[in-house]
Amino acid sequence: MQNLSKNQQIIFDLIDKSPEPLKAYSILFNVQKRGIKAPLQVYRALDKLVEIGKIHKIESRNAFIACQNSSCQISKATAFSICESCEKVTEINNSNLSKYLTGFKDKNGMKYNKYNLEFFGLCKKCVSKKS
Amino acid sequence: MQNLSKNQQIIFDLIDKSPEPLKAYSILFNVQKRGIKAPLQVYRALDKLVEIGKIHKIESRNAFIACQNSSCQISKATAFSICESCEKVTEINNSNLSKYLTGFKDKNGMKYNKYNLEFFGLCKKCVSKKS
DNA sequence: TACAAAATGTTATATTATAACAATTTAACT
DNA sequence: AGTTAAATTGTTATAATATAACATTTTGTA
Ligand SMILES: [Zn+2]
Ligand SMILES: [Zn+2]
Ligand SMILES: [Zn+2]
Ligand SMILES: [Zn+2]
Repeated sequence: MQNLSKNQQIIFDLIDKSPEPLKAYSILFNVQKRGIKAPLQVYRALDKLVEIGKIHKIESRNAFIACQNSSCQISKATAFSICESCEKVTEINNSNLSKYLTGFKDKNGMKYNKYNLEFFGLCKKCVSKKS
Repeated sequence: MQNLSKNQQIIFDLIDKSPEPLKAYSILFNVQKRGIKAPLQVYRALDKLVEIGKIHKIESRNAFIACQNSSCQISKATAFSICESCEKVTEINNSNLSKYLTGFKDKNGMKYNKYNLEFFGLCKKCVSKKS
């Protein structure tokens, strides 16, 4: 478990304390006062943080959240729930699900080493608002 | 089952006959000879085609493929296998998987009405190349 | 200290996607 | 056929997301 570099730490801290997924340019804006001035500095840190599993990219939103699953140090099996109304994103930590998907074999014989799953719906809060 | 408009048909035909996912600007380039000149014309057709389930967006690639599953008219339960070497993408049609995921309930009580799953690995061809 | 790997800094540019507004076509209803 | 609303199209401009290329600095390690 390596330590984070300066830029990586700054950007991880920001994402980790955010209650919602952050987009790259929103991150850039927020860390400019800390000396990170260019998009590439942000993207490089994001790439590394994703690679080591400290954050995940929510592909459908082009946004990043801190890993909420302590055992998920390498991002090879990720699942999220996304509220289509308030955009709240939660990482799903369900061993039944991860076992099922990790063991899944398609009929084409391809063996998978990674997956990403995104569920969409309405969170409890938003469901009750609409009823 | 509505008919497609002119632009929608042109763009669907292109995607449908492509052996690989197509990106929006690659589509634009390819349909310019047919009178579609602006990105927005492409994106609007793509949006509609996704909405009615004729094509799917591969989120991790920002690319689009025709639905390979005749029963998948509304894109609410999609799963794909993606080769990380040759980038071949296949839509997975597995009733066991779709049943499992459609019925999946998280402990937070959120009920999902849609999901997208992307598996990554090496296709048979690419596995044998490397061995 | 010397070396290699990783990280940083910087400018420019590529790629993906939407805003805003006007005009035209299509479909449904008198 | 005439009226109307919805969907689609056309067009220009711009926003948002992401990478290329190159030089320099820092870090870990022999
Ligand atoms: Zn995680
Ligand atoms: Zn919500
Ligand atoms: Zn499909
Ligand atoms: Zn392959």
